[in-house]
Amino acid sequence: MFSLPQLEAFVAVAEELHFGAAAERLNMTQPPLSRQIQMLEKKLGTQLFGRTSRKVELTAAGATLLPRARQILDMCIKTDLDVRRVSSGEAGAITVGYTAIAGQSALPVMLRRAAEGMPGVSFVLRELVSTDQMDGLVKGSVDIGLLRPIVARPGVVSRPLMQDRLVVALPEGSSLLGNMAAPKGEPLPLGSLDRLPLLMYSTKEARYFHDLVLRLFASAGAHANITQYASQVPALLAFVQAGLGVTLVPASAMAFAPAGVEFHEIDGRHGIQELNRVDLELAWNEETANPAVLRLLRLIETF
Amino acid sequence: MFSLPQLEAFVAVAEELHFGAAAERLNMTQPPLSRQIQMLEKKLGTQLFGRTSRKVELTAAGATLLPRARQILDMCIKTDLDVRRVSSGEAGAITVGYTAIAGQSALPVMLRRAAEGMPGVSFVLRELVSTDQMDGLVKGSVDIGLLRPIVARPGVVSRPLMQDRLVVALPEGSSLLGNMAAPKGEPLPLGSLDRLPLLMYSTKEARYFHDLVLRLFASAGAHANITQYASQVPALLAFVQAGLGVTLVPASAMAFAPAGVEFHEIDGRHGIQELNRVDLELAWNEETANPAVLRLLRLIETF
DNA sequence: ACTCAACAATTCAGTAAAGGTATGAATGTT
DNA sequence: AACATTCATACCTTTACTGAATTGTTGAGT
Repeated sequence: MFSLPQLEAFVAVAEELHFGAAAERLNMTQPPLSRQIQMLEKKLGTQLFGRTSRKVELTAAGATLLPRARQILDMCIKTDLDVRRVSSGEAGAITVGYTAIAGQSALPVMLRRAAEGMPGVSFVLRELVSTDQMDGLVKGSVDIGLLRPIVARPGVVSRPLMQDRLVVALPEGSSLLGNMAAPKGEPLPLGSLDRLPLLMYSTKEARYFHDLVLRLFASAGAHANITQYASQVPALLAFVQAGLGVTLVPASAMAFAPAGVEFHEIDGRHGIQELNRVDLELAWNEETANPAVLRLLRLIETF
Repeated sequence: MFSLPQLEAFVAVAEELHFGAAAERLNMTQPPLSRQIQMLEKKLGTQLFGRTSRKVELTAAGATLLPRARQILDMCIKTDLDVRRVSSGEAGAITVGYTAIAGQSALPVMLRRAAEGMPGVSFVLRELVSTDQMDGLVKGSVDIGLLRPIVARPGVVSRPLMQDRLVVALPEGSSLLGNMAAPKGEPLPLGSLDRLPLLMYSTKEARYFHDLVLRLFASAGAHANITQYASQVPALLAFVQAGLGVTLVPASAMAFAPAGVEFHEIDGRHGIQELNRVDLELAWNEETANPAVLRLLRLIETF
């Protein structure tokens, strides 16, 4: 196969149609340039120039090679630049894992600011539960995770990003609460949910919420009568909408609740207020080699 | 700038993710391969692989480089093949110069056979009068000429391709001939055209026809009463159609005559038959370096 | 905790390739 | 006919690549 310096030499001679002038342009002397062209011709098995001691002209094969040689050289230069830009973090791609709820709250904010502060960097979005994000962060298939504070795997570090609280979700106008019903929008003590059919987070994919709900119920002295498990907030809200029971969801999930669900703050007395705290964390692999990720982390520090 | 062997080395390592295996695939030993990758990384100013003694993985910069490196290498291979194909005449382009009349007779035949016999070769068509074709053949801007037997310039050689004859073109139903009129389609002695308004080929661009017409008139003892000059047959026929006079055109031009023009063979007695001969030649530059042209010439020899 | 196996990096010597200088050969020009 | 121009060749020096042997490091197994 020919070499890139040979292609450069060829293009220079083809444009100048003069070995001496081409050699000068290439910052070399004429004899080695002649030899390079001869080598190239030998490798391609054909004459590229018709040359006498008075005139140099392209052959048909040379005319075929010229535009292609230019294209190859251009692509090499562009590739060089692209790799440098990616390695400096100026360009690149970041895969973001996020929970369904973060997709409605923290993610859009982060993307908006990143689009301003780091143009040229593109984002690949993957909605994943926290544990799957953690796996992805270890394997490298996820660069940045927006997830719940679950136990971190080795090499993955995180920092708090947002706090939220749980609110009660009820079927609208339901009689589930009986005489303990509260006017729409009023805070509700968790005791009102005692023994009511509770739509619960699954222990595996949504252990963080599962444990938090149980802690809140225990703290309020209420019994959790779990009738159904689901791992995603939208699925739980769909059950509520169907009148199958009540559940607790992050306040930010109210924004995408279906019709037919009403929400109540949780009455914060008796120490419930301190327990009712949902954290969202930003997590990344400590050893990430993606410069765009490092740049994004620095950018996030500023807000 | 990086080199092609470095890109090959990079692609091999990126695909194998193992220096030893990649080295084997490249038919080399592992140490120089490691050095090639190091050189490439140095030239690009960034790590392309994250490597420990147990594991090799692509960095973001490496992942950016991989598809581009493949593309560059593919393009090099394709370029190599294309140049070889052009140099063998298997592919390529041939610029054909042709006169307006040849464009209706010899050219379509030649193109049809060439398309069968030399697929992969494309043709660039340029309608030119014979003298311009001759210039083009010398300069190299025309590879093959379909032209009249004019005086050849040095380096240009030719061979007869087709013979034709001149026929008389008259305005249909004209009274120009007076009592010498012949029934449509009947041969006409040139004497009938004595002193009639004659639409003539220009001396410069169509000297061959100009001289031939004058020879025919002289041989028939008729006086050529030239009233108009033109260099192209279609222009002369338009004048005839307008009733401005008579002219002589190659018989093959009858195929694209406008309505309102009638044709008569020239009466061949008194030695006119031998003079009335229009040659079309195939001409090319003896030193052409275009392999496709050489192949076409060989192909033409066969029919 | 120690040894072993795997694997990339380093060292060193030999060789192939690229560049430079001087010169030759061919072809128009004065 | 002498000269200028220009590409090709010969020869030498420097650079860069290659392979063999070796080292260093890191998981895995006992």
